[in-house]
Amino acid sequence: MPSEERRELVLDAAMTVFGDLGYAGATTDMIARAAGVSQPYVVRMFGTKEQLFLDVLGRALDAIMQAFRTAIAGDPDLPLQRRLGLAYFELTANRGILLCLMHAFALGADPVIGPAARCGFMEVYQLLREEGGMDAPEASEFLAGGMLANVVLGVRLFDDYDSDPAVQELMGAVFPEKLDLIRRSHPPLKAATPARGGVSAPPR
Amino acid sequence: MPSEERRELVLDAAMTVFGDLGYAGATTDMIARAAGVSQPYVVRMFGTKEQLFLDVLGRALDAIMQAFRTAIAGDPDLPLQRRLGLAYFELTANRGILLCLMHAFALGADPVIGPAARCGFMEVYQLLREEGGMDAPEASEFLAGGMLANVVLGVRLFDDYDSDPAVQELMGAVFPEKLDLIRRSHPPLKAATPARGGVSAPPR
DNA sequence: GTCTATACCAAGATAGAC
DNA sequence: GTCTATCTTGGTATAGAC
Repeated sequence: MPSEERRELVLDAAMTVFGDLGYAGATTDMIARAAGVSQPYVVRMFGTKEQLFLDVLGRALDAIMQAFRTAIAGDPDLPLQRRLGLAYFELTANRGILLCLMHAFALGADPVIGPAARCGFMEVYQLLREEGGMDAPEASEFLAGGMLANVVLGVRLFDDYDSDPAVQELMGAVFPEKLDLIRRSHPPLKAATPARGGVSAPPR
Repeated sequence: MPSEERRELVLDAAMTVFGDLGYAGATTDMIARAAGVSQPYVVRMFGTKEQLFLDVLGRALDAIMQAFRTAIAGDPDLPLQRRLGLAYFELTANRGILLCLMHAFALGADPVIGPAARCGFMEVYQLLREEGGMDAPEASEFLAGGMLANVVLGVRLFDDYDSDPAVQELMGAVFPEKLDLIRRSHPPLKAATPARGGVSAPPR
């Protein structure tokens, strides 16, 4: 089987694992396992874990930009905000895309990931402004909705969907008319979530 | 000096370091250094790094909830959205608060941090809904703006403020009338950010 | 192109002195 | 209450065989 395909497989696996655990939390070994290859092979392919993350970030950004461009060129009978919203929603089917972006966006202080994340974030903004023809308030409002969607995804709110009416209400506001779809692609990991704990006591 | 004070010092340091590097990226040694104590002492105080992060998360949530409650009870001549927006903006002065929340919100898959993050997120939503008297669309719109502000903070957009007019425009939309203030409290780390790199080549 | 074996280092946690 | 020293694990990266 072609090695180019292998590479794509590893990138897919990396996107999922990085998405769930973050850059530092993920290990090259988990990624290798998820892709069905050996750990040294994944670092062989990408040089370093950091470079692998940068490649994953680039791929996530490409996915968003392409989805938005397609939406902008799409059916002119729908308003642009609506078309872009739908395109964003579809990205949601692969939560790795959005979650890796969120992790990158939270790492602005990193000397190498930070600049890449800033640059990618602004690329998306510019796309909305220039190719999408939005003005600044429109673009930032659209981005804001997207960031909230990312957080809802990242925090795994669906895990509490059944047990908490407030979650149902909020998710209904964030993903209007799309609830059934999004729940199908993100099955809960475990049962209900307990209360957040109080302050820890020193041991002994 | 009282050990309770020491504990606060360590929590402050942890909030900053976790905010910049994330849960997994931060080390207890960095936190200890930042607080001016020894590494074993910080794990002694909190039991585990994980528990320390949970405590920091709880403290960040408390800060937000208290700020919102104060805003809700504040000057009734200003509209509620405005009061809450100002309160949120003031939280920005300590970026650790918001950044730790973002990191936690991106770790929903974690078996112990995930539930705490979900619970905290919903607490904030419920506060807006019940004590703030917002309806679901209002609350989610407000949250969306907050999440975008978090991302702008996390990705360190101010670092490129001088060199990129688009950054100025976007930040003007996200923090209206507050730009000078926010730039003062978040001085750039380094120079300009280069383009994001292409695909990495295998070595050798 | 892909693996096994392994070197090497960093980080969380423990023991125990003061 | 706080430190120094250290144990132990686990994770990235390299060497080198197939």
